[in-house]
Amino acid sequence: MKELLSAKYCPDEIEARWYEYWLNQGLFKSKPDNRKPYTIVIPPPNVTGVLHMGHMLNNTIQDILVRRARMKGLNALWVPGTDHASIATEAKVVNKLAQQGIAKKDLTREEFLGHVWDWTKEHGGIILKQLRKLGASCDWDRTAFTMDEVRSESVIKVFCDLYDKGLIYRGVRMVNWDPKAKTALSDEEVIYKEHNGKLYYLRYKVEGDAEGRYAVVATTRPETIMGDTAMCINPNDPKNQWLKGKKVIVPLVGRVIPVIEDEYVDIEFGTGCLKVTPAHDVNDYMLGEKYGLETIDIFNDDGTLSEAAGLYVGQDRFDVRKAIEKDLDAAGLLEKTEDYVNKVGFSERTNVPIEPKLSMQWFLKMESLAKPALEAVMNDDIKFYPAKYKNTYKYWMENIKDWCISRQLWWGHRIPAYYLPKGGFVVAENAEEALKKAKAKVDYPIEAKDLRQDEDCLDTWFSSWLWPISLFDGIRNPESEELKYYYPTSDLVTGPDIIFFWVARMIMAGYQYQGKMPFRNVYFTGIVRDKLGRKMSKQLGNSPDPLDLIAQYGADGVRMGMMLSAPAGNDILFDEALCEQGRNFNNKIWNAFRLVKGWEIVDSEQPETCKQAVRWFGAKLRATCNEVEDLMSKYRLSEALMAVYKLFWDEFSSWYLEMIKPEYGKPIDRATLEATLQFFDELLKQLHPFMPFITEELWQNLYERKEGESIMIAQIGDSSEQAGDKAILDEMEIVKQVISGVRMVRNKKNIAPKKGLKLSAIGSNPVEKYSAMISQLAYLDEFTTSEAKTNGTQAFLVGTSEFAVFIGDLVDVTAEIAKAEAEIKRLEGFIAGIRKKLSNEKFVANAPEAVVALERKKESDAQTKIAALQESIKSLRG
RNA sequence: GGGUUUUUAGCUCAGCUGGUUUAGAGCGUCUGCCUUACAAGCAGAGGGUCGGGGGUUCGAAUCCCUCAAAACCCACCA
Repeated sequence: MKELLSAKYCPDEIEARWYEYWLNQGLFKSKPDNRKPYTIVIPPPNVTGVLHMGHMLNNTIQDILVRRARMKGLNALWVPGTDHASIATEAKVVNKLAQQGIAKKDLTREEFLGHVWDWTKEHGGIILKQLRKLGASCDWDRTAFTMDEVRSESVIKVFCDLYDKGLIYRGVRMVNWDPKAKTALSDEEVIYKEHNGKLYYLRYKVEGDAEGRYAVVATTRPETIMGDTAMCINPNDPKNQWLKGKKVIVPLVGRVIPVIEDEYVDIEFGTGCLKVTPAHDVNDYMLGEKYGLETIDIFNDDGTLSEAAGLYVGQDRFDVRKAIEKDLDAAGLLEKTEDYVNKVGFSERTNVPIEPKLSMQWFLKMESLAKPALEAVMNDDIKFYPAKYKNTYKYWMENIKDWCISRQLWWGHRIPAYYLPKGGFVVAENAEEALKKAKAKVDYPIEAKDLRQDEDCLDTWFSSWLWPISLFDGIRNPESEELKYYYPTSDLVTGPDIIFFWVARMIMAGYQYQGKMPFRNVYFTGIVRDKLGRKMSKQLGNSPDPLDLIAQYGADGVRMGMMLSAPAGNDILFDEALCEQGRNFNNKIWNAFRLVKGWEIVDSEQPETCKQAVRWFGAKLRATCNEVEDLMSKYRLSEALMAVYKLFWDEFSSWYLEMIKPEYGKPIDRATLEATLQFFDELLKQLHPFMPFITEELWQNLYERKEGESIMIAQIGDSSEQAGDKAILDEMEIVKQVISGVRMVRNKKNIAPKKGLKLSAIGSNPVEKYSAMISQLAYLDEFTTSEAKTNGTQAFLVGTSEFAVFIGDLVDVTAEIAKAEAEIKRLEGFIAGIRKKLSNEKFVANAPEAVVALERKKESDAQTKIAALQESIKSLRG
């Protein structure tokens, strides 16, 4: 035996070394050639983010797909990059500056952006570095950023183009206002959560009512009464008929407002009276428009009360809610309060309650964009895995609303609209162009300094929706060779939570700007949860640090841990035990390698057993490779991994290697060793996409390799079924069962594993030609065929064939008889069931012949077994 | 309030258009083994009647209805 490697696989040094090698050899790089392309664009993580378990899952999947594509002869490209994430990043920097005592409002736009760029350069790309630890095979030379030059220019160009097409407009609308970030948000950025609040019943005095009566209004937001400009009742509400045509007085405020009538009001809710605050509620706004009501905006941008409120000016909206409750109560204007659960919208980014607010924003008309994008998915030009998300997608696309694309932020792509000194604006790609357009538009002299660019930025997703095109510079340069080659991309791997934010919009942009889909398949991953099913979160502290996990189990171990329980679209319940399983598997592979490479070679004739084993494992390998290919084509990655796992561990290690293993210290014949090395080579290739590092390490040491060679670019071979594969696979299953049968007898009777035994096939021996192999693996001294069983044997059945092990007086006659009788009873019940079926004329008449024939075979097999068992009982009683 | 999905061994899941021996896998469990590749291992075993009920059918985990539980998505109910 040659020198031994360590009995355990140690990943750390190996992983770093091979990743370096792959980089140095340029193996992640791709450029267009005459091969078929395979392309993935990364869902760009936040530029200042750090790796979490969701990224691990998502990027492991992408890496598996891209590595396998590479090994199948495709020109595989995985493009990495990061997203500027305007709200999140700006919020982080604002906080950081605040800690240093710097307020954003005291900085100029340029100064502030200087701080954000510094922050971005300092923290940016950490996450991409972390991805390398995972083994991600991205073409790093192509690393892009949504705010780099190419992407920025693309965004502006698209904005101008859509504006010119009349798809972008500016207008005052009710938008979702984030008072912390002080910006508008799109509907998708609002998360509704249950909120335990109160329902306040407020008294609105009826003007001029002789009896001094009140109209009572139920509201969850008493602090908005300063903005009330009407009260609304349902004209069909019998209990409020008396209010028709009246005016009421807003409590505390004293403003007189009309009572209007609209069927929108729910008669059953509260008192049937609704306060109308057009500036601060979407529905009230709708009523306001309909009845021409005044709008009073009582809030400042930060959620404090404005001068317009008249009362509580400068106080925060939630403080005011408490204060006004007290004051109303003191004034006798609060009838009662009730506990009440309602849904409140929260900002996705800052997690503060959003405030519906009227403001001037930019919008993109979506209807025409949505049409081709909806069709593409519904007719499966673009396939979703799992397909259930087609429904979700369809519903959203059919009810799509215009997209609010402006954000009151500085960090992002500044809206290329330039306001003219005397009103109006022009939209242009840059200031120069803007000036030209402005000069053409107005009849007064105008200079560059007279133009004022819009202060706002574009929604981050307005850059990400172009990602599959802009990565290949296809917006600025639609004829780009790169674009033509790599676009449409192949697979997109992302979470279902951003199906509207991102996936749907990329599809729309794809058809708008390329007339083609951006990707052919979308694989939706699940959410990574802990093993109790809870979402991983910082608050709960239940999210492991991915880099710690890698340090502990190795990248390959963690990748496998993630993949073992990650069917597409299902949430994955992450358990470190799975990483442990992954690590153990690495170790198994490692040790199999140690065994195989430890043998000395001799040029002797190949033993029959080895010939048979090689023949069989070749067939098994081909069959499993085909199975894996099938599973991969259906994106059933965890099942594909499991198939290879079992192939390596059970079939290759536990069966094949035991079959060919020479006695301790003895050499192996050349033919067998060479076949085994080739099997190992193929196994490593099948495993490589899942576990890139260990497979490279072992592949490099399996044979002499030249500098520059790598398993990464080794090609997965042909695994077409060969003549006779099926037969030998079937035969070997019987062989295995015979061996297991003998081992079971040993176990039951406490016979040492290597104590020689005598086995005899009763009647005939279906596996006679494998006698040597069976004898070797079952440690038999003798394997014969005999007419009938003799005393002192323990029998077992494989199919309908019976085998008997000689164990002398170890036989427990009573127990054996009882066992045989129980089995006979079971079989009799089984036969009874079959006979019932077979005697049913309708069954025989209707069921396909094959099914009927099968039932007959079951019946006769069971009878054969019963006969054998009865024979056994007889001989036991002897 | 709508919509989608899920409910199969202790756990996590397969089981596609109903019919290859009264259901499979991995992990865990139990038993026996430190057998010179691997105790992060080897050999073997036990374990569910397919959420409940009803129906269709010669035949259902698989189709239909219903009830129950859970998850997610969408929606302006103050």
